[in-house]
Amino acid sequence: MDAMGIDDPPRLGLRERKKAKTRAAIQEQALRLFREQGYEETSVEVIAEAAEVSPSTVFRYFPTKPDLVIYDDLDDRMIEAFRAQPPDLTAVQALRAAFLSSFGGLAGEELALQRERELLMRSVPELREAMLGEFARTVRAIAELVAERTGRAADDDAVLALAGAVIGLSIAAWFASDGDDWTARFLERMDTGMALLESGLRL
Amino acid sequence: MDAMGIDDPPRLGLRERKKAKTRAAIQEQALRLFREQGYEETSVEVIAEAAEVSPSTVFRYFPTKPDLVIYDDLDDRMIEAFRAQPPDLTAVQALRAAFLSSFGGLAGEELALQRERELLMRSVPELREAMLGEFARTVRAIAELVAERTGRAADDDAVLALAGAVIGLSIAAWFASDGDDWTARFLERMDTGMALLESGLRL
DNA sequence: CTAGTATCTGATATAGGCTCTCATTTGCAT
DNA sequence: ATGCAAATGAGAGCCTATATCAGATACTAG
Repeated sequence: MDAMGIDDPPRLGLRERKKAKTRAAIQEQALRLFREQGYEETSVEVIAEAAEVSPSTVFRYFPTKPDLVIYDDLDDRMIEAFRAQPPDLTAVQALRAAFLSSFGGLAGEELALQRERELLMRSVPELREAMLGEFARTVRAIAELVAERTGRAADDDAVLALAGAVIGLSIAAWFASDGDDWTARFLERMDTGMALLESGLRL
Repeated sequence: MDAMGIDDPPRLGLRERKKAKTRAAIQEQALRLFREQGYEETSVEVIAEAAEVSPSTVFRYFPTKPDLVIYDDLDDRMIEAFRAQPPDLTAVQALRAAFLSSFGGLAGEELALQRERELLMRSVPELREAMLGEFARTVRAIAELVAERTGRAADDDAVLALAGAVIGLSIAAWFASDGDDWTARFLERMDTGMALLESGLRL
């Protein structure tokens, strides 16, 4: 099932796997129902029924309804990719590379899922706001990464400015891009945007 | 009840004034109760009671509970200030000036109200997300203003990057600043951040 | 001044999100 | 196998939010 890390706890029992499975099942059914009959039109009760659990259980795994769509591990992957960048790159360059490698390396299956989530998050106001909340949390994460790399403090003005600007870039690119080639346009906008951040936005 | 305003706008009927009064009363009571006993701890029903209206009426004026705190006209003032900037400034310089003049020119009474709202929006997750939704909407507004000033398209990559970066800056500064001199720190961070946007973020 | 009209208001009913508690079941270790 | 800890299901209950409908209130025309 899973390769054991060196000090990977042997305590990864059946229980944990069952939890992961239940969690995945709930989210999968939720996304399917959202796609088929809309987000607001789908009650948590119906989702629970489809996933063959009780409503209580749904809320135990996903504290709020938006979480059914929002939950994501892309951030973790990007953090990993960022740390893996060679140290001679500037912070912005490392961010660009990390961004491209983590977003570009999406398999077909996974990409379709992302697109589905993206569509929901853009069209349903409630989800849009929840996602922005995630973004805000990400600012801190990026600031810490950049601080770590540059040796500056995490609340340094320039570090914060960079982290904020990158997040803002993604917000703008997220809502501006459109149509079938959304992913491509989004990546493109992010990349050119980050380049502009480094060279200076002189308009 | 109230003396006839001799130079009151003639076409502003009694009905309209009553509406504005009710609206103000509701919001005022809401903010007071939120301050005294917390946001989540205050139900809309209690607010309605304090403002001497029915719960239905509260929701008629403020469609959602967060709206009781979020409503704001600072954006409009900033747009006005931006348009008033001399055309020889760069877009970023004009933004900096507009920002300073609209935020710096807050009266004592108004400033206190803003601080109260700011505190709520930072501490209550629900309000934080609602505010971020406002921010996202603002991206488009800024992009259009910058486009208008520079003669570029509103969906131009650089224009979007600038608008997004500025919003991201404000998100970062909003959550990073802290303590008593919050307003001052916030303004300071925004100003240095925008300067960095123009000169380039080379870390 | 009166009657008619539009709008605002309040009461009620309802749905659905979300929290909490408690009893039961299930996985896990000795 | 047995005791412990965790996960689950069932249900009650609160609150936000919406829709409807009847009654009250301000505007307007005659």
